Amino acid sequence: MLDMDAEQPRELTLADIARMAGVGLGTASRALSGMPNVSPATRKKVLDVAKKHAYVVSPDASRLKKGSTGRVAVVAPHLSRWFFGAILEGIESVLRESQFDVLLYHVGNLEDRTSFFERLPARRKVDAVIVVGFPVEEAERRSLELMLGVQVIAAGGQHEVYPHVCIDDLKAGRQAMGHLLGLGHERIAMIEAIDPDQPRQPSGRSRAYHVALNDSGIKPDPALVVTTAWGGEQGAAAMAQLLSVSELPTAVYAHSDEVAFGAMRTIRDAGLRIPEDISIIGIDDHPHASLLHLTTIKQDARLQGVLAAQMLLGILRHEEDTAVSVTVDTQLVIRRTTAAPRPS
Amino acid sequence: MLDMDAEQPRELTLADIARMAGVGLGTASRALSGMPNVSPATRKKVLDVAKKHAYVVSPDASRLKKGSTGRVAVVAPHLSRWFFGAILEGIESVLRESQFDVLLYHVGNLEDRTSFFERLPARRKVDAVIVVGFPVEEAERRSLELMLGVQVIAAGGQHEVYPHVCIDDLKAGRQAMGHLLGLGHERIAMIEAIDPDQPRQPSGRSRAYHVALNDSGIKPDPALVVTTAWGGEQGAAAMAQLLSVSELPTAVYAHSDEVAFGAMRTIRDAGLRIPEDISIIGIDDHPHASLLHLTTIKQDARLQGVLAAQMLLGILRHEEDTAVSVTVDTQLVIRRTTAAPRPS
DNA sequence: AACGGTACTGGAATCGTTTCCAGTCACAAC
DNA sequence: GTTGTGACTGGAAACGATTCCAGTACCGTT
Repeated sequence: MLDMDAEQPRELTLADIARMAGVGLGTASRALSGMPNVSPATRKKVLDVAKKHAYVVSPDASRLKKGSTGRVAVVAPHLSRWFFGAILEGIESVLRESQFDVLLYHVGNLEDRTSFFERLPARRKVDAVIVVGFPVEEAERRSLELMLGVQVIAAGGQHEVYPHVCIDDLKAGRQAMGHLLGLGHERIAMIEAIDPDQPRQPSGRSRAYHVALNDSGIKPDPALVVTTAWGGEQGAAAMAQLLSVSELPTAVYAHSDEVAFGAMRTIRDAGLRIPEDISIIGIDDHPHASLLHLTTIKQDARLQGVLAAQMLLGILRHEEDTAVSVTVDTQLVIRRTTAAPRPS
Repeated sequence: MLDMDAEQPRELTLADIARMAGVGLGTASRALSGMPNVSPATRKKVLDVAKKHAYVVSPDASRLKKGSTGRVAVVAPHLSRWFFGAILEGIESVLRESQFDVLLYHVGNLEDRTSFFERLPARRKVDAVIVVGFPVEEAERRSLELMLGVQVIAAGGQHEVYPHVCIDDLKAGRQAMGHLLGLGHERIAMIEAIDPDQPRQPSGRSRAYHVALNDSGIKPDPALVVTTAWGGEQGAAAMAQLLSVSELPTAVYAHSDEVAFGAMRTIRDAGLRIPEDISIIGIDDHPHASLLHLTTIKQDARLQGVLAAQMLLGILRHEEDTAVSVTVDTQLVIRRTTAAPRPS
């Protein structure tokens, strides 16, 4: 009886390499992993054989024995939005350079999120978890503790418990409000963005609004604050609501550029001009902000990812001098959507 | 001598569970992995103990024995751009549901890309590779073959060799051109986008331009075609070049919405109106397109990711009826940036 | 020539699973 | 009371690496 199945080519094992190089298993392992106590000649022999057959060690076997996984889980609530993508790019680039693999977990809605923390799909698969852009709740923290020996850090979101890299939201908001107030605006609206799938947190960007108004002795008008989900269309709808108040605002402070983009459409569709009739400012410096001449508070998302990953490496390597709380600066970028209010 | 180190809590092993449940190793394994031939009572006992101690099997050990990794590598040239992020979301959601882990590899520039294909960091770590949004060259294909038994598929980019999910670029381009031609435009410019880090491929979106003009009996003017990198600022610069030709185009066909956004800024900054002086159309239906009232050809990026992942699952499960070439439809979305040319 | 030391080397034991194989047990059939 | 059957079970042998331990060979000393 002929066997019909062609012999499936098999990945080589360390034993194969050792045999072909005419050395023992231990020696082959040491030669390949760069340990001392291998004579140069032997090492070369092993490396040559390995290279010739394009051999690489089986990471799973290696990790089973060694204990550490060489992987990091990155958990993010959005992937298609600039801020998250940029952070992810930053994280990935430094981890890849250090030979870590990135396991991606998207927790878009509440259901995803609950399931992630309940089932912990990354359990026993990673050395660390980087949480991108959302606060981890108390119950979720306890759940994460089941992942023994796993470091947790946060990127792009303030966090009291875990090491983190973020911007100072309060400061960014004050920069924005300061700019508007400095131009002479007094009737300033805020489009407050929240994540509807997440527990309501008092955000620094919102606090900045109230603090700034208060510092300027301006009495806040509740009708000028509308709350909506992040996103352009949401911003547009929120702006429509703002345009329905009896006395229009002369300026709008939006929690993010994308929200501001939407608001800009509504303003212009209503026949009003920017900045002559209404000024508007965002936060982010999204790549499209410059295309729309939007004045904004710039934050470097990629950098936050890079710094977070570097922080993580420092922690994993037990480097004593690793900072565990890094704040990335933000800058006011003045373009053409803000100007002094018209003299009334 | 007291030992100073606190006993580090250890992950439980299957042996621990088996002992605590009072069963043998094999039985515990069978009970946990849902195999038959375990009495209901025994199974319950094991599962209860496992749940009580929050035990999960070590994936690395399990995979070492079983052979399959349960992981898929996703390779993408950009993460912070909408199209790639959306595809990634789609891929991740279906893979996660099927208990696959996603290993993310970002190959931003040529150097990253070369290094990825030379060093194959995903080697022996995944069951499949999904290439997102770029064509794989011949040499790279050969390199991928070193990953024995690994399925390769492509998402969001046409591909002759691997199973793939994509839109029909030629058709999308013709839809765009058809719209402009139908409005009566004859002097149509094209902003052709390419990836400077990648080998020049004749793109369907470009071919559509020439074919459409030819079909309409319009003689193409080489001065009306400019080539640039993808991106808003690049689109803006390209448009500036187009505005410098002696006889202005009455319409612009941009290879993508982001490029169109940039072009729109340039047009308006030059004091021209859209669509009265110049019409413009893009491709993508980027979330911001509606905010800018941009007429465009809509493609569903997330869907492409979903379909690609489903295709991959079908292939991995050896389902006979798995399609290996899926084309996702595109639709013309008319907004306010296109209109008939002014009567001259 | 015996000895100690250095510099390598080979192989066994191990990591935590899965899977296979040889039982064990209860029960029905003869 | 055997015997056969089927349902379950326990434990050994993998999987492919790393690491430890016990050698071996060779060198320079005495």
